[in-house]
Amino acid sequence: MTEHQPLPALGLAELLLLATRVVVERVHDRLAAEGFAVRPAHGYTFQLLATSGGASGAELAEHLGVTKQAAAQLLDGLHQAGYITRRPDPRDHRARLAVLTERGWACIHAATAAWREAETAAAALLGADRLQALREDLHRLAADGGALQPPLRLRPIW
Amino acid sequence: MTEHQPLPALGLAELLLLATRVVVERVHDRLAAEGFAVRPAHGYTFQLLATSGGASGAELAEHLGVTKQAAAQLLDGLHQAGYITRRPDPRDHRARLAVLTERGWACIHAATAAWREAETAAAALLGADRLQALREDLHRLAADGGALQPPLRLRPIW
DNA sequence: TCCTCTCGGTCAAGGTGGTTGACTGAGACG
DNA sequence: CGTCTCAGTCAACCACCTTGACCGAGAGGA
Repeated sequence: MTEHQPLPALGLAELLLLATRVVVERVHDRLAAEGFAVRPAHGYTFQLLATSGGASGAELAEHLGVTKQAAAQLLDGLHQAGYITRRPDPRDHRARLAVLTERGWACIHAATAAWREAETAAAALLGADRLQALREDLHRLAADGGALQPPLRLRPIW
Repeated sequence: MTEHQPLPALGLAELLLLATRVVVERVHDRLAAEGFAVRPAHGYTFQLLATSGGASGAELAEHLGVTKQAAAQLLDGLHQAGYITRRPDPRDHRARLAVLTERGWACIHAATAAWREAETAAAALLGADRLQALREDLHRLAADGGALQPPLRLRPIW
């Protein structure tokens, strides 16, 4: 029989995982309660569409770091849910430009509010200065791992 | 190097996501480099097996919060990779007890080392006191969301 | 001891969300 | 205006999980 040791209870990684889940779940539940059923990839897609004013499937694939097929599937879902429309791309007539609808923007606004609310809750829990320090530390951890480089891909965590 | 950049509106959730990915990826890559190809669910399984001295498929399913079938599949993979053996359970002769092999323990030791190394890196980056504060804050965030209740399930983030 | 019925394990089928590979044809561009 | 790039799509496949149905060893009470 080999040694029988209880492993270190909560490492930094576990704490990060759990805290992340709590915060993200809060936002997700809030949105779901308002009728916006979204997944993480949707958020990254919205972000691209909101800042660029529209994107083709290939651009989204590049942005997310997934295949064109996966991106197309994602856009199909968003289209079906009424968050985007597709129209010819004036820049490249081969492409079909995905553009946010009113409902898409409404979802973004709701998400922004939910986000802000989550931060408010965190500030209430930790205190404003402590939250600021937390943000800085997380930022430095992320930057140290090169996760803040422009592409800012959505990729599975593991 | 530590310039204040106001442009990327990174919310708390994004920062948590990115920082988590960086830390977890570090550990994952380290283990992979040593020949231990593991997934997150494996870690939670190892944790159960190490602290309990062995577990049945049903127990693992309960621990992970997944179906018996998913747990059985997971154990099949671990068995095939040589991390566990299966033997009759003295407590319940219907069950097949999963027990860590030498290689299983080796993986745990490697993971523990990688984990510690990641924490050391974080301490070097942030400073020991700052890291401690970070851990406390994450702990409070997680506890506030009820994520620290005994079951401590592995579940998809969304 | 015996009987019942729980429950551990497993088969089958299905769903989600990704992948690789191959292809088409509009249209970008020299 | 001819060529050849590339956005989009079809098909097949995979990883990982689910629900549903089931079997039968054996746990556990009478």
